[in-house]
Amino acid sequence: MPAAPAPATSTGKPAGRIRQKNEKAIIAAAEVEFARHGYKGTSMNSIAQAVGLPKANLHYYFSSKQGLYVAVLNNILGQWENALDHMSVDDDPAEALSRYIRAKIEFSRSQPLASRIFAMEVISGGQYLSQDNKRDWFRGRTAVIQAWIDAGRLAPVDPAHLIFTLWGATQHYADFAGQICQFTGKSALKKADFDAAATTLEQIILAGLGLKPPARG
Amino acid sequence: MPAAPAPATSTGKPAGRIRQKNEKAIIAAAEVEFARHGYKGTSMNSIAQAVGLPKANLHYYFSSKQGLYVAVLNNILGQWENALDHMSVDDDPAEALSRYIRAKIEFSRSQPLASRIFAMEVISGGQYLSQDNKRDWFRGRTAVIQAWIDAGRLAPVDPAHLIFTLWGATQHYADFAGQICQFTGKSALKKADFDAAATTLEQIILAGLGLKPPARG
DNA sequence: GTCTATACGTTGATAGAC
DNA sequence: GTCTATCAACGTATAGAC
Repeated sequence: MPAAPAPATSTGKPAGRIRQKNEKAIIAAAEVEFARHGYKGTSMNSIAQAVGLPKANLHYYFSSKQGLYVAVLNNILGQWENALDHMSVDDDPAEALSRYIRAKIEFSRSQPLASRIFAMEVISGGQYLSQDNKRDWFRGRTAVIQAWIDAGRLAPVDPAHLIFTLWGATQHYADFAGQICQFTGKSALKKADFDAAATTLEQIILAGLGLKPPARG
Repeated sequence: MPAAPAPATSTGKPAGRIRQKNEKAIIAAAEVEFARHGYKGTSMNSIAQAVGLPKANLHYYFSSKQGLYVAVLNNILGQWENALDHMSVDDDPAEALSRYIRAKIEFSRSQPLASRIFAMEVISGGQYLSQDNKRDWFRGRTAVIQAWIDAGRLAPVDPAHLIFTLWGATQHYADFAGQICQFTGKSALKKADFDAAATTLEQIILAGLGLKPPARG
């Protein structure tokens, strides 16, 4: 009886210990470089130097620069799905929206590189993002909000634009952190700054939708 | 008595009719290319082809690729200052904020390329943006909002984060237009979509700040 | 699996005739 | 002012010894 096949990696090749470790290290280094210089602006050479390997090794683990970039993008999307989006019709609107805002701001704080790569990719046309079932996912979100409105639990607003408002406002703290620092004179945004952002945004959005803020522990 | 010197151009050279016309055409073509492919991803060759000139001519009018890029950025910033930011303490808060939201959304609609170039530049570190007196400008904006709050004309929120919320939410409709289209299944955002966005955002923000929407003609 | 050397294309920029 | 021809540098990717 043959052994079960090893789990496939992003390159489709079987995953030994060494391969797994090196792929992870390369993706991590690539994420930093892509976030700072964009896809075109990043060279395989700079990634190789950052991870401490000859650049030929990168081509051994990832067939091409584009393949490595797509692996980085998929890695980001995986983190996204784990961290967000657990709103359901049965939830209390105020509490669910508050949780969403805080989770998204926390993501901007803890994973700013991921947010920036994703932003640049979308701005550049998103040709490397698989669109899969994104539309269904979006329809599900708007349906939840619309159900709240229909039940009189939320002021009547356009659900799609509410989502885009939340998205844009929270994403801003990752993508434009540099500009925010310049404007406010800070050298870097700290946890307290993100907490203040979440609190202000929660305050405005909830009041704007006719909701009272949930009790918090 | 000597004639008045010709107005200086972005290259610092005197401006003849031909030069003025060609520089304008080159900047316009460069804006399209930079918005789609980023700074590094854009080649002088592609800009030259788009504007219908040999690429050597681009180097005749702009000393370098970087010089052309900075000229494009400055051109964008000029448009920005003309279109926005006329809030004053004497204004009615609801009306001033409503005007700001609609002007910013309208800018996302009419000048999406400018918004995208600016966004990518900020995400990439903003090394080509002169920071000038940006901090003073920002302090002025927050001061106006704080004055409204102190006078009891606005719910007490953090002025800085209110500005960032407005910024992020409105900018989103330019930078992430592609993603919005994918999610909503539209092929392109039309004026009605931007109007709906502005209306929803105005509704949420004003209610969120304890304001009633101003009468509109 | 690892690494050196190298092939080959593209890029930004310039020289110099017109 | 305009344009063709060209250069040097850097990019991705691969060949092949270890």
